[in-house]
Amino acid sequence: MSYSFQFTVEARDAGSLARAGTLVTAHGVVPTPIFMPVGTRGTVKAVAPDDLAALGAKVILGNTYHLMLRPGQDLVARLGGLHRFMGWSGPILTDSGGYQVFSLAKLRKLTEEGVAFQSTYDGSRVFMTPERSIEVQAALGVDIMMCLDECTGYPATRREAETSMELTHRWAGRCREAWQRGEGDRVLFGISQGGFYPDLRKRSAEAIAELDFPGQAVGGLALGEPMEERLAALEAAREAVDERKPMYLMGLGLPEDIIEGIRRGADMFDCVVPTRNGRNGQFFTRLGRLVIRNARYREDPRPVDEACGCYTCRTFSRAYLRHLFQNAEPLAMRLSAIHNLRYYLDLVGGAREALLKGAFSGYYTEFYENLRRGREEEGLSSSDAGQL
RNA sequence: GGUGGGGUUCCCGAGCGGCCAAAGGGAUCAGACUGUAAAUCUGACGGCAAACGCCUUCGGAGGUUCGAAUCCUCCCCCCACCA
Repeated sequence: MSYSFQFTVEARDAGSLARAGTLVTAHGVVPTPIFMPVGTRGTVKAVAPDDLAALGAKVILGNTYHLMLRPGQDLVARLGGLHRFMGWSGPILTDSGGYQVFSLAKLRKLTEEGVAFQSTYDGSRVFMTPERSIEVQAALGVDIMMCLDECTGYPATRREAETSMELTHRWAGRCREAWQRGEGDRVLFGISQGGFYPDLRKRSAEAIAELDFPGQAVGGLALGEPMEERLAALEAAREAVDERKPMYLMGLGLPEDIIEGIRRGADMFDCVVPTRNGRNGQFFTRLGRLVIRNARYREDPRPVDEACGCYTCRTFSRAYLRHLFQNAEPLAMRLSAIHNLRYYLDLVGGAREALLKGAFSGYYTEFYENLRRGREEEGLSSSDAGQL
């Protein structure tokens, strides 16, 4: 293989599938488990690349659908590729546009050949195929490309889930073909689906494993299903995933999803929650979620999280942050993104450290113990649905 | 002093005899958000009640009317222009 990509497992938890490892990409080394901030349009909303670096972010996401439409992959390529264009020199992973097949369901038509989207920017018709997605991702010059897939949705009948899954498999094969015709350092990850039928989940992961991608993702989770079904689907998929390869749990999630994902062997995570919910005034802490606009923080001089070392917590009070949100000040978005991303990065970083020390089960227990304390003593919101 | 226009629920502001506890916006309060069409969206917003509903409210006091935020009289206050 001509690319520099490689994945090494360094430590495993004795009591679960959790593991710590290292991912080597053309643009840098990534310790796992890792959380990847989402930068859909070539920017992680409200933060600059130096903020991300300071937070300890190692890989970030971009989005094929959005960047293809604006500003267009050719323009990005002419300006030196996505890394240079957006000023981020670390690894970049792009979602294929597969999530938009789901989230923009009302604005697209699906066929065997591909997806006809009605552009969310100007309404024009654009056609996305598996080959096209790979071509665009390659032109962007990213480190990790994703196959075009279809998220099944919830609920879905078994028949729907199976039909959708099989389309995703055929598209994975086409993406793989398109990728192999290319060159360079970029790698392609396959994505398994299967809805919320554990046997389909397993079959899908097997089918994707068969195609022998450098990494494997589990997609189509957190689509409205209850936690038990989510975890059952993940466990079923995990059974068939090649464990020598990095496993990417797409789109997850809340802190509870991440800790449960790690426990079930996932190495990579991404989610818009820390940035989006942050922009909407929700701060994540070890003790749970804090809605900064709530009247109870009006004169609260404490930082969001006393134990957090981020710039926001080192510098500002809850009262000040509430004031910024009450007035829709732009700084509110940056400060919340900084805090929430730091929380997520610390969460996975802490898990990694614990794994390297053989202390993951304690870390896991403490995670829920903290949330329980936060609920009972501080009245913060959280969920313990995942603790089994 | 004269003429004209106004005073509506926290604020702005519609309503101009019954369908009005009173449009709409803001503020406030609460909630949602999972590979980002999201600095977005939803709900509450006079009081009591689970609910039927009851009570208090449209500057003040009287009055007309089956019925008044809406009509009449007087009073108080604000704005504009003219003296």
